[in-house]
Amino acid sequence: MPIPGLVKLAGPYGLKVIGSCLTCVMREEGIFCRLSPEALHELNSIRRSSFYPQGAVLFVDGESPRGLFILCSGQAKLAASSREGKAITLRQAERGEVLGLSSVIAGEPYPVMAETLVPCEVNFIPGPEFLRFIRNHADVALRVAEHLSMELHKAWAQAKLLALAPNARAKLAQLILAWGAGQGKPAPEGLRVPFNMTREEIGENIDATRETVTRLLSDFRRRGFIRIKGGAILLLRPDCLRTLLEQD
Amino acid sequence: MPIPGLVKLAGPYGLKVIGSCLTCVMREEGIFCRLSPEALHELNSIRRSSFYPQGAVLFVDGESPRGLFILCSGQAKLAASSREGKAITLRQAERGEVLGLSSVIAGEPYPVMAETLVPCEVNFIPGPEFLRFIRNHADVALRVAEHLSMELHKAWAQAKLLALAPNARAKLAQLILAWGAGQGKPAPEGLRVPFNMTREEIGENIDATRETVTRLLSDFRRRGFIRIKGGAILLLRPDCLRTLLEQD
DNA sequence: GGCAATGTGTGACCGAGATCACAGGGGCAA
DNA sequence: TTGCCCCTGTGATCTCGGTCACACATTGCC
Repeated sequence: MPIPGLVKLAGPYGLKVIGSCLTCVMREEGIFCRLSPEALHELNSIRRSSFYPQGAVLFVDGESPRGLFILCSGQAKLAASSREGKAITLRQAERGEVLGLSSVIAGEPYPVMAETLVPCEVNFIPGPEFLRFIRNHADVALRVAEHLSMELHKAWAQAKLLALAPNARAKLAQLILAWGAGQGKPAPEGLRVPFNMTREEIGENIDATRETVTRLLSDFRRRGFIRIKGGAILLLRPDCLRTLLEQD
Repeated sequence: MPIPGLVKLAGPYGLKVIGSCLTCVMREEGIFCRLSPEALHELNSIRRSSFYPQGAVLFVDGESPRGLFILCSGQAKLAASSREGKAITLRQAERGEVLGLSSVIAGEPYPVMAETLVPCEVNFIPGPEFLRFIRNHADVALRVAEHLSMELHKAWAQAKLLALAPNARAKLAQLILAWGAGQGKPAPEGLRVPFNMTREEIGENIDATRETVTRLLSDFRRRGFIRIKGGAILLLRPDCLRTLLEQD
């Protein structure tokens, strides 16, 4: 039986539990984390913490907006799919980001679906309570606007990636370079990026099939631009990848 | 010589001048129009009205965010282009919408460029003044969040249109249906939609070339789905267009 | 009038990438 | 071990739509 008030250290799926917004280590990074003490207290009181395994669906396309989801730890993707089964991922969300925010604000159905990519700790906030919260705290509304601006810019970046790139090779190069810029760590031979997506998932990011992703990655490897070794991808020649972005 | 305080009725480019937020006929529709009287007064004092001809560029991709532009009348497009000259329009903005808002909020360069499609009356608000304004008026921040949510949903819809449609035919059908839903007026034979884009501009909306747009429109016309007569397009069989969305 | 600029229609060709088919190969549980 | 499932690699083929080329219409301007 859990002792009330005591924060457990090991949660489901082997996650380290964060538990409270007040003691969260993420407080520097997350958009909703840097708030005034009162706002943070109120936020902490209306949030409901839960844990999801990999592959859990937080909400689906077309569902009316129950509320929003704060990704305290883990990763998730926002995706859409056509009726014929073609799927595309519109954005990857990292910890600290908020999912479903725009739908709650606009009062419209979620336009995309959200799915966890790894085990995640998620805080759920019901829509009506969040709207009440935001109306009471002017600083929160501005934070919300900032987060939505970031989301909008990422959405446009994705649309530009999809439509403006001359071919699939450029799209894949750009994706890999973005990984490098985002989470790459310097290594003796180049940038090292953790890498655990399947070719199919990569394809859903750049609107290409599994087979072409396979062929292009082999091509990059053959040309010495990258090296792939279980769980990580090594960017040996980011400069060469960059030249692929524009040339046909 | 203009008489001070007297609102002119005919402006440049044959536009009817709106002139003041307080007397604007748009006050029902625009996001920034339904505000408290004090907020509206302050907004009216920091805005600067100007008029642009067709094809004027309000800001370009990569420019640091001087401020935001309220589209009082007219239409504009948000577009991006690659260095090789390929262009794509990401969104059409109608009167009442705000351009550049997300960049001012986020303090990041405009990620797209904005260009007027017809002569427009535009209110410019410098970024710093707008940020001061928004911090003083909690209700405005919420409006901003609502507008950004709308923009985000439209951006995702555009990305889905581009990536999920099985072919160019489906993309064009979807675009035409969207026109019909947005600004179509019932006519004896079907929905009548004003239509003054070139095939090339249509192509930039659906990521296709001028030639394929020509071929597809001819195809739709031959099959009796639409009729095109100078300045308007008549949707004769929207149901048939809808069947094209999914089938290959 | 001529003439340039711009938008449109159409055919011929071709190439990137989707699709289909099949062969490994690694992890995992029974 | 066997079997199953999922991921991966690779060849053969097909097809949509891009590219090129050219004819024609319309408009506006000198």
